Amino acid sequence: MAKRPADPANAGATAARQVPMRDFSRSLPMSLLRAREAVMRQFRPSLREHGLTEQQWRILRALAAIEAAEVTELARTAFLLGPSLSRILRDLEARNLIERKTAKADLRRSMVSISEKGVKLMASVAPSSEAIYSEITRRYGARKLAELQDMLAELERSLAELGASDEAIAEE
Amino acid sequence: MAKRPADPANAGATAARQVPMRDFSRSLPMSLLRAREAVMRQFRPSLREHGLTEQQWRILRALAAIEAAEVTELARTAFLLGPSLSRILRDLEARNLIERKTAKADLRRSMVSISEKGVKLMASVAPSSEAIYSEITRRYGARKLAELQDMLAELERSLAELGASDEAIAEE
DNA sequence: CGCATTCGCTTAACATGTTAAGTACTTCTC
DNA sequence: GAGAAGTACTTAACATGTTAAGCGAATGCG
Repeated sequence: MAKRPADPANAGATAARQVPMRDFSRSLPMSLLRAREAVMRQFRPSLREHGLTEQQWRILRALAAIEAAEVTELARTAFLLGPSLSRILRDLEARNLIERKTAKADLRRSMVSISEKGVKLMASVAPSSEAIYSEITRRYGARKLAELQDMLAELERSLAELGASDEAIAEE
Repeated sequence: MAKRPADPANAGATAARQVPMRDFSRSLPMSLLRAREAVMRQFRPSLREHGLTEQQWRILRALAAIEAAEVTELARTAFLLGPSLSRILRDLEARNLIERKTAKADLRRSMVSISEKGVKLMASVAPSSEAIYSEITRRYGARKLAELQDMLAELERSLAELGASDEAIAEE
């Protein structure tokens, strides 16, 4: 047990029982985390069977949809940070699932595209992946799912302009 | 089941444009990931200023609310896997933010509690954290936020019974 | 042209996510 | 009451998240 300071105004452990900060399990980040985990738990086994991690799968999907892209663009699409993407691309390239070639106009940029082998791998994973998604949709309800996505999108929008660093350093 | 089996010869990057899987950015895992990131982006700077990571903060909050807990219980509450928690507790203990003592009844178990110093640290972080949460609530709308949480909770429930294990029987 | 600055990407370093294996202790069973 | 089986936690190993620094290639400007 923590011996606690007799200062209730501090919202320390003492106050925690009586005036808990928002119930921990109801905090928005936790709700989102748990929901996402519940969803991903469905997909991971299938991906794993095909030797793919969640992030690798995201990258392949993104590439299949846009044909070819620069690394930065791909990072934005697959929602990965540069360093993570850099590592994963190295591995995917070693496995011949993607191809890279530097742009002629700008030697800093490299264009990434999915390979023949990558396409085949995707084709082998997609059915199971779609089936899982369908089952999720069926259980939760298609309409409700769409509504949820809308609400999540609006949440993003609501927070978009709130500075990414501490306090708005308005950058225009 | 495959709604539309992809023809490898035809499902290359080119075909992907005509028959994309669900628009990537609208997939549920991506929506949840982006929404959560949008939220956490607000909190991270403040936590970082106090030398805490998101997970460490989760643990402290959980401990403050329940006084003392076994490691396994704490893992469930803070939604962390055992190995992650084990490492973090080691670090938090080294920083004297938590205390550990093995239970007398069962020497395998150890009871974890927040320390005096941990309580003070929480007290110094909480105001800013609450302020951020309030701002998020204000922007998004309290009612809408509650509704979102409910929908997320139901999503969890919907998927709860879907096996976390098998699902991959297609192997023979 | 010369050169500081910016840009695109990678590497580095550390913390966590994830799965598997290990360790120490408990309980069950005969 | 000794071994088998289970439990609580930790370690290990690898992949990713996250921030900072590095590097080569453009770009801006004198």
